[in-house]
Amino acid sequence: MQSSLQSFAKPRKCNLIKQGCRQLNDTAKIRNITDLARLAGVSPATVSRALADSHLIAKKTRELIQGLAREHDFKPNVMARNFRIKRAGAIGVLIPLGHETGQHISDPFFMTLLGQLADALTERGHDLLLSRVIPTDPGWLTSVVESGRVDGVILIGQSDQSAVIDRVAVDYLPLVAWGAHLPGQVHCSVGSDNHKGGQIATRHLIERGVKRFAFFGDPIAPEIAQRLEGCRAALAAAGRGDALSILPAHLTAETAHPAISEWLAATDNVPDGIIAASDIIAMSALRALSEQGYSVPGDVCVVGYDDLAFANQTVPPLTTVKQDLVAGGAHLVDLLFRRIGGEKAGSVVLEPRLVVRGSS
Amino acid sequence: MQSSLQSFAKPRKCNLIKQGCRQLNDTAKIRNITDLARLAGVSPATVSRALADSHLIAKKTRELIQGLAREHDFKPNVMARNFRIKRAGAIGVLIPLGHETGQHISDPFFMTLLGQLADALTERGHDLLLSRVIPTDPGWLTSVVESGRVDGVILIGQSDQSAVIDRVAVDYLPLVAWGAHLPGQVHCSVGSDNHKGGQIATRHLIERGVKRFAFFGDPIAPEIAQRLEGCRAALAAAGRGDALSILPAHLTAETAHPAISEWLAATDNVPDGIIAASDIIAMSALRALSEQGYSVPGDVCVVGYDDLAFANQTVPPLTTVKQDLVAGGAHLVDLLFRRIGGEKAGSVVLEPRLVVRGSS
DNA sequence: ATAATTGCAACAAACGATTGCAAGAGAGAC
DNA sequence: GTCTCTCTTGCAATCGTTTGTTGCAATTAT
Repeated sequence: MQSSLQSFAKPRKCNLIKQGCRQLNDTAKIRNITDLARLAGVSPATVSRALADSHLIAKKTRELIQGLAREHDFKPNVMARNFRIKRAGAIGVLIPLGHETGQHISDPFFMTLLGQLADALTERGHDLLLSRVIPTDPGWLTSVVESGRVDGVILIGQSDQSAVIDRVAVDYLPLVAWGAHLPGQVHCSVGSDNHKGGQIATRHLIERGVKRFAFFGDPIAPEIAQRLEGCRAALAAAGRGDALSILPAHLTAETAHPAISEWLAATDNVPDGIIAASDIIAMSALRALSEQGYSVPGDVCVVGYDDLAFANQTVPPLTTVKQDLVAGGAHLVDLLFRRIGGEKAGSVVLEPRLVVRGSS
Repeated sequence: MQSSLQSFAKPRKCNLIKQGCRQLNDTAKIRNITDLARLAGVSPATVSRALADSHLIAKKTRELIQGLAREHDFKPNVMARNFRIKRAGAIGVLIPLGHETGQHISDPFFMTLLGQLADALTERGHDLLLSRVIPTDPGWLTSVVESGRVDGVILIGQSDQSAVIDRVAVDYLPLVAWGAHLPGQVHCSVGSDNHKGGQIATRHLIERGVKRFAFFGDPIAPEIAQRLEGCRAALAAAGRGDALSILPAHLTAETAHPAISEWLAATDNVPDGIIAASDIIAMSALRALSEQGYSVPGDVCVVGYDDLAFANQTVPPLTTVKQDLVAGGAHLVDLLFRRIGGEKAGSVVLEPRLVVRGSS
């Protein structure tokens, strides 16, 4: 019936419209490009090109087809397109923190960065495929990379997996990580200068007249280790290298407070200045100190790290080292797409900035 | 060349292994099931079935092929599979909050729920496609639903879009939302009993001897409106219907504190009991009160809503109405998959629970 | 020995788009 | 009136799987 209609039609253009209204009933749902082609009286190839706004197709025809598509609100099947084109249309965002390390994903830090990434990726026409991964499984990274479901991967934090990441990064370009930049690392990373961050936090406390320093945070994560190093460097420079004690526990929102309380109670020479490896830890410290009768900043000064949204909502508001997550997110996405494009773009180190508030 | 090799081969089985070692060089990368089929000396169809562990294939053959696949660590192309099968293998998780409403996505509430969802979905073999959506664009929901990139949609919060959601839900089954259950609503939702939550928070304050009540939160969101209603109901039941004032602002982590400070300063009869629509708001209230010289709970009692991880980290720790997000996330995913299966599963209302801490 | 049954594997047709190539129409030049 | 040359469009192959149908051995029943 289709062919009979076309057989008597005079060639092209002039009959497009006539056919358009006649073919089947207009109420029939347009499910694919072929249906639309039939409706418009052209070939599927033409529809494909017309919807892509290709100059190979006459403007008149293009507009006719686009109009028809709009009218029937038809959108070409994304999966088929991606399959043919060999692109996934999505970027994997991995948070390498397992169940057993606590509810770490609820950390507002991740959410803040995630929001930025969601926006930046959408802007580039990509979806965000979120995965929590448990780094204990050795194939956690390759399984995502080789799944073919993503065009690239953004890691939020390297955890203690820098070696694994490097191994993958050797022959998988579109991979960037938030976190520390380690000397000799293969993979591309974006993060603040943790060493410097630790330094400026410590120098600030030195200026405030602090005598006994404490660092709260687990140096197994490279960024934390670097902050601790910066802290040590600042103390050494001030000739106070011996004045630092460390609480090297892995501190999450849930575990930080009891750990800190206990530590404070067990320590006979309580510090008068605390450098926390994150705002979450700092916040717990504020509370533990208040509970044990210390005043902040009277008895103890506290400096956090991150400058999350809640940092100026604590009592007292938290002095902290700000990481610019907005810029960070933008850089991550920018680098990733440059690498998807084949460019071997390098790491970015952001400048940390001290934000002085009431806790010091 | 392939056919010439096969032409002299004696039928089946006996020659599988011989061929396997001969065909091409073993180092050649296996890119698809056809490559693997050639290597194993069988047809692509057999490989497909073997990898799916179909009983149509002899156990021997299956094991041979699976072994070969493992050896060359070959995994069938997910995109092609999904395309053929007509499933996306991903669930869209939408957070209907725009840029202009502030950095709301950084709300720890979302992250907590998101973590649960990520786990539950992964467990069911699906990915999580995260999207922030700006509800001002009228097609925000249909565009995702009809994109074909997701098998279902989970909305985190209905915002003020209940009508839009209902319209889509009429003929799109696999859609569930976190939030309020409104009378007569079409779409399927999971949320706590907000009315009851508001009630128990208020009753608690009444028991604490509060005389002048205030509610902080914007009732434009249905769940907040229900909490406010519950609050009113409790007051009316106690014969104190006139004792409530309201700060109906849309309060985010950033905007809450200034708004509350201003309100407190401008109110001549400051309340001695505050019901906050979220923990975030409650936290800001704690700080604003402390700054203006009120003691909590001495002068003013504060009750929050959600019981997020940080609620017991505030100073003083926050009394709040707990929403069980772990159960909530599990329900969302469970309902969604039942609906994907065609079942017309209904809404779930969770029981809220008062957690009494230091702020009241 | 022949016929009926079962068990395995191959063939080929989808799924819905994109794209290189070829071919037809119309314009302009000779 | 024929020959180019450009501008549009159609044809058909292709991406990598899955799956209904068919066909060939091997097994069992007659």
